[in-house]
Amino acid sequence: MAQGGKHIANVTPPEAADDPPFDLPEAPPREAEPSVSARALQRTTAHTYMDGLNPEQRQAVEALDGPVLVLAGAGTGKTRVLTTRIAHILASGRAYPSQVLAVTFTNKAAREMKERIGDLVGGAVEGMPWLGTFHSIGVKILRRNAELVGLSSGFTILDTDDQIRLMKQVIEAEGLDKDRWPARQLAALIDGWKNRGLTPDKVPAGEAYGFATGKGAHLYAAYQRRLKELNACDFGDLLLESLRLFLENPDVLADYQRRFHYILVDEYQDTNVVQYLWLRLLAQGSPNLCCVGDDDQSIYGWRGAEIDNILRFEKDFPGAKVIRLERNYRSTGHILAAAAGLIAENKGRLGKTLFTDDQPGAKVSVTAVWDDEEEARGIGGDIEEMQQARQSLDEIAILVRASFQMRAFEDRFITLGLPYRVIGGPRFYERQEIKDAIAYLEITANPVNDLKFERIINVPKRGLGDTSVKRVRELARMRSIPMYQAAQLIIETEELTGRARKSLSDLIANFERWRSVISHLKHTELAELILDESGYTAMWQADKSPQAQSRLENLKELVRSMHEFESLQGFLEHVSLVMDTDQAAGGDRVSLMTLHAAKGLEFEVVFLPGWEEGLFPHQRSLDENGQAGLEEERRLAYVGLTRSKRLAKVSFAQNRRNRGLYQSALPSRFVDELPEDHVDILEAKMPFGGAYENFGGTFGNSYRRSRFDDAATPFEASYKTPGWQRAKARTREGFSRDAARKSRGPTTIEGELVASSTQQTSFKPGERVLHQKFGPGTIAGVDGNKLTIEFDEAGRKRIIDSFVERG
DNA sequence: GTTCGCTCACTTTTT
DNA sequence: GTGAGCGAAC
Repeated sequence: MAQGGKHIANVTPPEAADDPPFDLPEAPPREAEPSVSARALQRTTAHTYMDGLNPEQRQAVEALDGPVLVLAGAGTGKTRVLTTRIAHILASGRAYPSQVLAVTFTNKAAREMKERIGDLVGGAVEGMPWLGTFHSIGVKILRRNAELVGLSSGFTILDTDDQIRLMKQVIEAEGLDKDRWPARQLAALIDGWKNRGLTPDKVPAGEAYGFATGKGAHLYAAYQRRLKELNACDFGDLLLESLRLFLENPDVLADYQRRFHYILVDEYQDTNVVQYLWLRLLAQGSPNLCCVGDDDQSIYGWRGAEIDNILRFEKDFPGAKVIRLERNYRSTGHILAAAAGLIAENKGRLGKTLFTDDQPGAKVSVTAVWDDEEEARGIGGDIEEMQQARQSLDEIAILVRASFQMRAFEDRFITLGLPYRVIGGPRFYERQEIKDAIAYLEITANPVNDLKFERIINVPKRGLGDTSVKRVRELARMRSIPMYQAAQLIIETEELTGRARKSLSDLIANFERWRSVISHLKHTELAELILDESGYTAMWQADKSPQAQSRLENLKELVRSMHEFESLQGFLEHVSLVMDTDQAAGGDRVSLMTLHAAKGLEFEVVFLPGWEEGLFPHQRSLDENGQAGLEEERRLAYVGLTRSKRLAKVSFAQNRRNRGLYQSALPSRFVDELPEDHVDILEAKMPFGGAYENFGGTFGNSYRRSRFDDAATPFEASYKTPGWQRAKARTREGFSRDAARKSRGPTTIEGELVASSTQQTSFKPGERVLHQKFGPGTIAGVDGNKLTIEFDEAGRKRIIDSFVERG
């Protein structure tokens, strides 16, 4: 990526001239060094890489010509197929490594693929320059052709923080009230537009109303202008701008089309509109497009993923071959059957039936508990028993719908002294101290990054407040120079007061000194020097808050992680895109994470707590996306169940403390959708025996009373007892039909309500409406059949049109 | 320029 | 109930 700039004039990549003859299987590598393809060829004779594939997998590997959709169910060997297919392409001499485009969503997936191809082909895969995430490939293409989209090849990539800081400035520059129109919201809006491939001029008028009374699109345009001035891109631009590059420069597009003979896409069900358009353009060059995915595991609709992309594949790519991988190598029979029964309730799916030759194993267990605390106690107890039975904790996971659920478990595990790890939380490079440290390093290496400079200009506090910063910024904009340079000028003048002037000139002097030693100091030593001399380390040492210690640890870890890189430059280039560190390490521990974070992982034992209406499926998902939202939630449940190899344990609480408030809850409809033949109803354990008797009467609420009154003790409820039978009946008829219609609107009614951006509503911005739960409000924006409504009481919400009436 | 206290929101999250 | 973020007071 670093040398990208040198390629600007030379759009044609050198390797393109060396395209191997397409139909000669044994196209010889021309280079002297043993290339990946050469090593792959050596392996061909041994045929090791195809060993052990089942017939469908083999078919997916060998179907090299034309469009192919591999529908790979959970645990059916998806990654194996992808990597083997690449190995096969290389080994059969069909293409050079540089002619294969392979895209993933996460760095982790890309890394894994590289490793596994390396294993198959026998060596590291330096020769696969186009295997990476959508974003990293977008950057690569953009850097080579930056001038064509108004950037220069050294453009910086903004992270979310920078993005928001910049948007705040844009909002203020437009003379808008930054409190009434929060930058976060604008960022989300613009992100959404970018995901859908919309440049500022293409934003539909109705949606632009949603922000700052119609100024949404205008702000978007202003923001894009500022980005160009700063020679910067946000994440969305990496794709949208490379799409624009292709559309506006047919010669560049044609060049890449010629280059990529084979295109492979992982997790196709997660692609958004831009990614789809981008792929479709590239695939026009070579029809050898292979998309691997599972429509049943599409759980990222809320961040722009279009499940339609995968559902439409055969229409988009006529003559496409569809291969289903249905043999599951992960879970035992009952778990698989329970998951299959659940997902069968979804309408919008291509349809697959997973099967296994494994044992039926244990049924999925369902447990009703009193509240979230008891749930945590129960699961904690179960885990301790398993631990005594020598079950490795690494193979146990608790998968929750929302992160606030984690708290109860963490509290409990801490009391029990049970080792656990939280996966997914704020990632290493997202932490404040890490971002600050990186900003220091960045400014030292590259003083033109204004947003990074603003980030640390007054961190630690050195008396440079808003007014001083504003002066510097204004001078920078007036002269069209970076703020760092403006700061250098301003300290020579009387612009700033004595104190501010002194500390700014000290800061600049520091940076100058650090920069002067870049070349003769090891980059890790330089980092330590900077963190010390800037007073940054001292700032946290002086901090007496409980997190300060771990922040210092993180800083040490940062320096440690820099050892892997050659130079400061090399390190900085990686952090802008490759923002993850391994979280898995650290001894035998129970894993705690959200269902979303669990996708792609597997565990022997999986606990699935919190299966309650309103939490899972989440109320907001239902409100905002209707039937489509419900189906996505159901897929999430399916993902949860299919993570489990041997034991899946579902539970739901009858009461949950949500936001300080103790509220009664009904079992999730998903509980009842699990096929009974594959489910075991367990009784909750009663660690405090008699104490529980009280709950029935004293603390009972109307729901609970009516459901469990008749049972001798509340927790003997099982499918067999009358109490449970009635509860179930109530859940099905009483709640799902009537109550649902009354209290939540018609979400659950079969299949009519689908959120869609194509379906237009008759509502217009400015109209007054009435919602059953949120009361009266005014429509602020329209997006298909989704309305953004400013409720008089409840604030701003996004709601499907059929949930409100004119009022 | 810093600190205190109030208000607000609170599903999921990668790059 | 809790934490973050912002405005007003020091």
